[in-house]
Amino acid sequence: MNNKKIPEIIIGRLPIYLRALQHTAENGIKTISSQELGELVGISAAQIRKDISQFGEFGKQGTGYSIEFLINKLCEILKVNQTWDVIVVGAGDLGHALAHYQGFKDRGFRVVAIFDNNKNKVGQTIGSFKVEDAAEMSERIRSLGVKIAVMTVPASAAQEVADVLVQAGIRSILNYAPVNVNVPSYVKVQYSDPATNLQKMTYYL
Amino acid sequence: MNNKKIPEIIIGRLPIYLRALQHTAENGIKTISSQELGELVGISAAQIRKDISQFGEFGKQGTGYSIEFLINKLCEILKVNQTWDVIVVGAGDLGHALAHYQGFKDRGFRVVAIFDNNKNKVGQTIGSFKVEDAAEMSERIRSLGVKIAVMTVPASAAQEVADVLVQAGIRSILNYAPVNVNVPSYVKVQYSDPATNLQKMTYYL
DNA sequence: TTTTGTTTGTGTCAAATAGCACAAAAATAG
DNA sequence: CTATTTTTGTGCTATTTGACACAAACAAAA
Repeated sequence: MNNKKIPEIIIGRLPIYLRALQHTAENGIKTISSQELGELVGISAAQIRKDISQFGEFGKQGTGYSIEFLINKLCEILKVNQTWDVIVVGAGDLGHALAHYQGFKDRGFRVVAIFDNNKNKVGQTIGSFKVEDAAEMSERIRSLGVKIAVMTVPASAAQEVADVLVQAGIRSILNYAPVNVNVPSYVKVQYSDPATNLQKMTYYL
Repeated sequence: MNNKKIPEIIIGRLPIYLRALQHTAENGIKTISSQELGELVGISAAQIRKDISQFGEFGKQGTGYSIEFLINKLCEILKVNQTWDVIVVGAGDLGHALAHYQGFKDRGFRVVAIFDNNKNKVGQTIGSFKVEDAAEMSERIRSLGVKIAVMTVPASAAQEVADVLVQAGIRSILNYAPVNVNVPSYVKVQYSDPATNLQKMTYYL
């Protein structure tokens, strides 16, 4: 096991491995080689071995990796061997969709509240919860102890919302708004603007 | 202007620059320096200059870049100086949300159809269009000449759907399904699984 | 037991990416 | 007109990332 800092690019690949492993595990397979995993995720076997070896010697020569063991290790490393509470900010269509997205379950996340500043939306029922007033968001985040937020707000509101989130103790933001936000270095932001994602591909058309 | 192949990592940053520039242009500002743009997007000025210079000498010493000019150039490079038709596959919550996502407008994209294989959903109205039968998807893609698809289908269906899309002529896929898909090298896939995006951040909590 | 085959973990090298720094160009000020 | 300031484009260098290849470990077969 290596104690030096792990590059972010490696951390970013671990969820991909984890996803493929969990999928494979459902088919009752017990072990997997770096070669096989590589074919599943489109990454070279050597790359996968090196990535995994940053955290320990989890494989066995001649056999490969125990899928169950590796899943446990990856969950532990990524801290998803627990369920994280998540809030959604912005009760538009995308916010609605993410608020009752079934894919968070079993992947370590659970949406606990959704907020909007539009008084017409506040109080509306979305699945099992009601849209809460954004004005009370900060207090709610603190009392719930939430560390993760999903932002589905207009670009014009994103920075202001991000500031409130950070102030309230949020440490990870998944941002669907089409704008960069400025946050302290201890807060992570993942950008997921649909239009930007499409624009990354049109160059190749 | 450099004629050698542009690395994908640079292409991936261009939409970020474009987005910030368009936002800045709305405030009536005419020129911007690499320094200023860098602060907006959180990327070093040198990096931005080098990225942009791959495509030509668009700036002017002492002044910076004409925002309007640079926007036009970036749109041209990214081929978003036109509107691309897009289809959405999977009429779940996420499919719904993306089908009438307003953010595609003015960014080079327009959703023209949404498909699902669930007979109960087929025929339902979503915004201005009806959910179409996935069985007719291939034919519709061909007759519409669509090159870009957004997939919001269950993991179990993703590979099968991707195969149909590729067969029908789709060249870019924005994939929200939590699974890797295998496509020929001439087809681009961008992954945007919400849970995976969150898992990339929990390591740092 | 011995041999053959498989697969990991990692040292070494190669390639890709990013940072630095500065000449040259343009703008501005004196 | 000259000096100063600003800012680009880029050559050079450093760092990061990825590929290769192989000894060592283990499994399986003979």
